[in-house]
Amino acid sequence: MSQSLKTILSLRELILSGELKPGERLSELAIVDRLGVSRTPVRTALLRLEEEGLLEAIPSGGYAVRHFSEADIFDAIETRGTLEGLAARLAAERGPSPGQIAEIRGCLRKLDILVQHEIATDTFSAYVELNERFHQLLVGMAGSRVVARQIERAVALPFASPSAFVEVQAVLPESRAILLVAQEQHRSVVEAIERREGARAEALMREHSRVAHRNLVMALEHQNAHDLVPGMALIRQA
Amino acid sequence: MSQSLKTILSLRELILSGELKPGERLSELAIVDRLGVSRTPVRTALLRLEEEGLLEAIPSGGYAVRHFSEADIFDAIETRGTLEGLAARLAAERGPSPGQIAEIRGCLRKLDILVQHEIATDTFSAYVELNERFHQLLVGMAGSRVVARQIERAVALPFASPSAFVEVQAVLPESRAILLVAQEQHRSVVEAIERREGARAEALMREHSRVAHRNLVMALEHQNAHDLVPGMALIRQA
DNA sequence: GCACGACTCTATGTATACAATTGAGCCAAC
DNA sequence: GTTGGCTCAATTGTATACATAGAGTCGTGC
Repeated sequence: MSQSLKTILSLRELILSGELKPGERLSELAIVDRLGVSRTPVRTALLRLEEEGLLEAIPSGGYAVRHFSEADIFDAIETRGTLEGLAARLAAERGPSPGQIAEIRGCLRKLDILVQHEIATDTFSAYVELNERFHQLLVGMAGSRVVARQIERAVALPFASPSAFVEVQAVLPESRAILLVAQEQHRSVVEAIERREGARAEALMREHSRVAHRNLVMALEHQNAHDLVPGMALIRQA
Repeated sequence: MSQSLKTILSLRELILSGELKPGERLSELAIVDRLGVSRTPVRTALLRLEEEGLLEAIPSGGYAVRHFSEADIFDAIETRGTLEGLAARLAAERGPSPGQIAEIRGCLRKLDILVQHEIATDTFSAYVELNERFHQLLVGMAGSRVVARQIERAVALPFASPSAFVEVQAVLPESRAILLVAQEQHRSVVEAIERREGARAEALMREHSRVAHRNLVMALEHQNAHDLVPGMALIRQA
């Protein structure tokens, strides 16, 4: 592994874990001392993490850990939903290949099996993985590099990812109901795409992202769910 | 001006002008020789231009000039329209401040005056400027850092900008009609936002972006319009 | 004659020395 | 007492030397 990649991963971990606090300025030399790499890969990592949205550039030079409000998270989820809605509509309008349809149907079936049973802690990671895969396949079905790239950027923020708040559900009583609703939306959007119903596919993906809105609100209410949200350390209460 | 910024601007110019051809690999040392800066700012510039979408990383290291198909441009415009639609909807739902409304109305009025008369070559730059300003104000009215940032990235591609194809209109007979339609859309979207009509505002901004679609098609048909499109050198015919 | 391997050369990845700018702290003058 | 400016330190911006990996070519062996 390259030193740059190592630095990116280490810094990201430090930021998301809250060890580096929002607003805190990052000195290149301090990182050099901490991680044992030279300034060059550190600079590369800082550039990348700023692009990713975890850091913000200070006008006079250097970077600080970015902080987010509850509204920012809401908007990030809404943005992802909007772009995934665009992807779903394009997929419906353009008509994906039989191979792509078979693939996403297979993914849907595996999710069905998982959701049928009560989901335990150990099967949750399997759910997260399949859920991510579903969203990736859907984006792929739009058949557009440009759209895919834009969505990649939108989900780079840890709490904007399709699976960001899934783990929160594990500790909530409404867990099972939410999963069933989400899975129904998965099924419906695939159906809409197959039938070339663009508007329906778009509306469904938008609404689907709002499951995350709801989970966010619940996570903020339940103190014991806080730790389960990735990047919760970056959230500053208004 | 910093060496990094100088390098970014120079490289961008070289790419957009077509001096560096799509698919061409960029050697750091070659750029050093060409621009007279050291490798460090060159590396910074390459990272930034990759983020911007003008370059793509080569798996084995280094960067190459990215090339785009007509479909890529279409998708980039559609993506911008979708995100600007989101911004317009949020602006309508949240209700912008009186100051923001006054500002965008002022912008609208200036555009009205400009559009009333036949637009000559020298007033075109004023139109482009006001048009950019209108779009920026609209994004600002959504009141979301996250959405604004995402839109910034979407319009970074030269042909995705709201003003990308405006200059094309200068050489087209339909020019005036298109400008009048675009201005009507500007007016309507502001009205919709003021009335808190979110769905209407969103639909209008989406449709507004499709003016660029039309201009793209016309630009591709008319050979003499080619040079007026920024980044046309990056387009590879399928 | 073809294919495989080794070697060389060139490219990027990394480390570090040096330059320049910003920001803070202190002193002095009004 | 406050404000202005100056100096010094610390941090980022820049240049460059060195390490390393990859690609291309030449030679040899089958």
